[in-house]
Parts: sequence; structure tokens; C-alpha cells
Amino acid sequence: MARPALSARQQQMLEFIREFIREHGYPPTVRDIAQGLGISSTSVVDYNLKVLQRAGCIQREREVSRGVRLVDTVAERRAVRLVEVPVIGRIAAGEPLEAVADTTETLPLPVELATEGCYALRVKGKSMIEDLIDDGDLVVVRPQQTANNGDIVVALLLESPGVEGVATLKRLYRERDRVRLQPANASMEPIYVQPEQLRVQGKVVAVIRQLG
Amino acid sequence: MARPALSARQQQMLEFIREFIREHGYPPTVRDIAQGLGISSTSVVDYNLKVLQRAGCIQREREVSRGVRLVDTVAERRAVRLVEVPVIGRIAAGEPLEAVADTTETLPLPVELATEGCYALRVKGKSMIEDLIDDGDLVVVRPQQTANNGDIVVALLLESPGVEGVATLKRLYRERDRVRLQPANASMEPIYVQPEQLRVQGKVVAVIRQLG
DNA sequence: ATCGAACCAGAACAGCCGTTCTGGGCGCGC
DNA sequence: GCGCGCCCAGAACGGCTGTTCTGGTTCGAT
Repeated sequence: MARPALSARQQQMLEFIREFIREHGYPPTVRDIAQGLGISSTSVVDYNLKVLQRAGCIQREREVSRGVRLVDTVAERRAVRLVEVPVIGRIAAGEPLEAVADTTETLPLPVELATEGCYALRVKGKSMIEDLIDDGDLVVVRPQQTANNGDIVVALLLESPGVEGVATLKRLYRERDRVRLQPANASMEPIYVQPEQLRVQGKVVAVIRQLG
Repeated sequence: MARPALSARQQQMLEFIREFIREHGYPPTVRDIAQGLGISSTSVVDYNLKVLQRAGCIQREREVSRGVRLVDTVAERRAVRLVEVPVIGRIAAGEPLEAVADTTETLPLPVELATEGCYALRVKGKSMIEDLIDDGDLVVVRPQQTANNGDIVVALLLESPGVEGVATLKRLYRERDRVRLQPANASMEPIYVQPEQLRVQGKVVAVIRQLG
């Protein structure tokens, strides 16, 4: 990165550019930099920018206003792909899903953990404890209408057609003429429902737990 | 956001700005937009930018070149604070920590999950299964030399002073004159060591599991 | 038909901006 | 001393850029 080590002035300049972009959303002009660093000539800035450019710290577009960018943000833009995952409520074994309406907390996660459209739920209770999902854990859910046998899903139980039912977190197993919703807790019994009583809302694709 | 619904032209313009910033690292000029959208007058761009501004989709700095920014990236810059967490190896109950040298995978996480300086390890084996940490889970470790009773820590066992020992993932309990390193697996016995044999490397602050 | 709103073209202005040129000061090795 | 690298000041050139003004078209409501 820094071949002959950057001078104090150049590091200062790099830091100023970084801060300027973060604050304004666009890069500084040569004169912005000059003013910000107490330099009275644009040629000085240009001189040091050229040094930084040769050192590989920044990229510049010739003859373009504000045509300076930091290489690490260039790399960041390429590498980091984030998905904003909203935490939309709490889910328990049998109780209705508590939607957290206004306090829409949102969690940025890398695409390795969550794809576009995912949402997160905080788990209430220990119904999935044997699947290593604890009370208070965060489950990331990918919305989908179908699921494979054994998937951990968010399922909506319809008491009667047309009536909104309760959402629950369970493992799903299709059996001969019914569907078994299996909690992961020896003290809890599975629920058996008719396929038409069930609507799969999504599948748990990740579990996140925070400790003390 | 969109009070009277944006016209096709305005949505097109918004998309162009977003793409331009992603590609160049700085916002477009009025003339960049005009050219990119096949508009032959800067006044048209200015007109529509003003509409977008009133709609709250963008912010503009008056009399500043490239002084346009998207509000969602503004919000993103405020809200999202990311920490790059390197995944530096695999850890098991008793075996030495496998450092993954070159394939330095790195995971961007929000500050809610990891603070600066943290690193991540992939868990090998089921020694912490009763603490709901499974084989293959990712643990986020905050480096620290001390730990409280009951904390899950990455501990370095020194066979003899000066010799690098093995790293292990355990719960730590200080007893009268020794330290108990307790696995969370009924089939495994705790390890007792002298305090001077032990060096706490860090504490597990989060657990991340990916499913299917 | 008439009016206003929405959208556009072209041109011009004043200031902004990157670039370049000339020249100076300072420290270091020879 | 002398030259060289490094950093700086000031000024000027020419293109870039946001803004504004005038005027036009289209379309729907009145």
C-alpha cells in the first residue's frame, strides 16, 4: 500500500477525504481539501493527490470535478453486499406472532447470511431448544411457500378458512395425509394439521445469538 | 416517500443516479444525467431533480457540483456501522486451533453483533452442544485477557511456560486454587488447570449458524 | 376553446474546478 | 557550494457545472 510511507500531510489528506465523503456523500474538490487542511494553494493539493495516486491509495478521474475516490471504498463496494433485514417481531411455539410495528429495528447482514427479502424474528420460549435455538435468539427467515421435510419453518395455522391464525416456529414433516409440526423440545407434543390448514410463511436460514 | 407517485422519467432518473454512484464512487452532474438519459437540456434534469427533492427521494446541495445524494444512502451511512470480522480459523474442544492463513474469509457484521477487533472462529465438534453451539457454527470472539465466571471463552492452555499450547472453547469457572474449563457436553469431562497455565484469549459474544 | 400543469429544448451567465506554470523555501548528501 | 527531492504559494487558463430565462408541446379538466 504505502511504498515509501506516506508523509504526515498525505495521511492527513487521506483522512480528510474519507471523512468528507462520509459526511457529504460525495468526494471533496481540490479546493475543499485545501481549505479543510489550511492549504492556500490548489497546486499543493494536486501535488499530494498525485503522490497518493501513485501510492495506490486513491483513484482519480482526470478533468472531472470531485473525481477522487478511495480505493478501499472501491473494494468495499465490490466485496460487501449487504441486505437490510428488518426485525419484525417475536415468535413463540403456539402464541400468535407479536408484530413489532413501529420499533422496526433493522439489521444489516451480509448476503452470506441473508438474501434479499428476508426478515428476522426474535424467538420467545424454548420450544426449539433441542434444535439449538434458544429463547432470545434471532432467526433469519427467507419467505417461501413451500418447504422440505425437516426444514425449520415459520408456519401459519388457519383455524378455519379465511381466519388469520397463529404463527409458529416448528420443524415440518409431511406425513401420509397430514402435516406434522414438530417442536424441538421433549416436553412438547407435535401438532398435526391438514395440509389446507397450513400456510408456510418461510424457512429459517440462519440463527443468531448474542451473549452477555 | 412518493406522494403523487413518481413519473417514469423520475424513477428512471433515480435509478440512473444510484447506478452512477455505484459505478463511479461520486454522484453525477446534471449533464451526466442528461446524457445518460438522452435528455438534451440541463434544465429538464434540474426540473425533475427538484421534483425528486420535493418528494424526499434525494438531497441537493445548492451551487455544488455533483451535490446530489440519495436519501437512502444517507440513512444507510448514519444507521449502518459495520465491522469487518475476519474468520481466522477453526476451533475444537481439545485440538489445536487450526489457523486458516490465506483464505482469510471476512464477514461484515453490524456493531450490534461485533465490536472493533473481534474475530470469528468456526466450531469443530459438539463439545459445546449443551450451550447450543453446534458443529459448524461461527462464534464471534471479542479479545480480552480476563473473563467472568461462566463466560464462554477461547482459552490457551500452556503445557509449560513459554511453550505455545492448544486453544480450546470452554466455559470458564474460577475455583479455589484452580480453574475449571467446562465443556457443555455430558460425555466430556472438565479440564482443571492452574491459573498460570491458562491464558484467556477472548470471550464469545455471538453465535451464528447457517441452515440449509 | 381555454387554461393550467407537467414536461421539455436551447441558450446564456457566473461561478466552480482541475490543471499547469513560475517561483520559493528547506533539508540532505556530495 | 551545489544539486536534488520534497513541499508549498500564487496566479491564470479553459473547460465544467448549477442555475435561470424564454419559449414550446402535450394532455386533461373546465
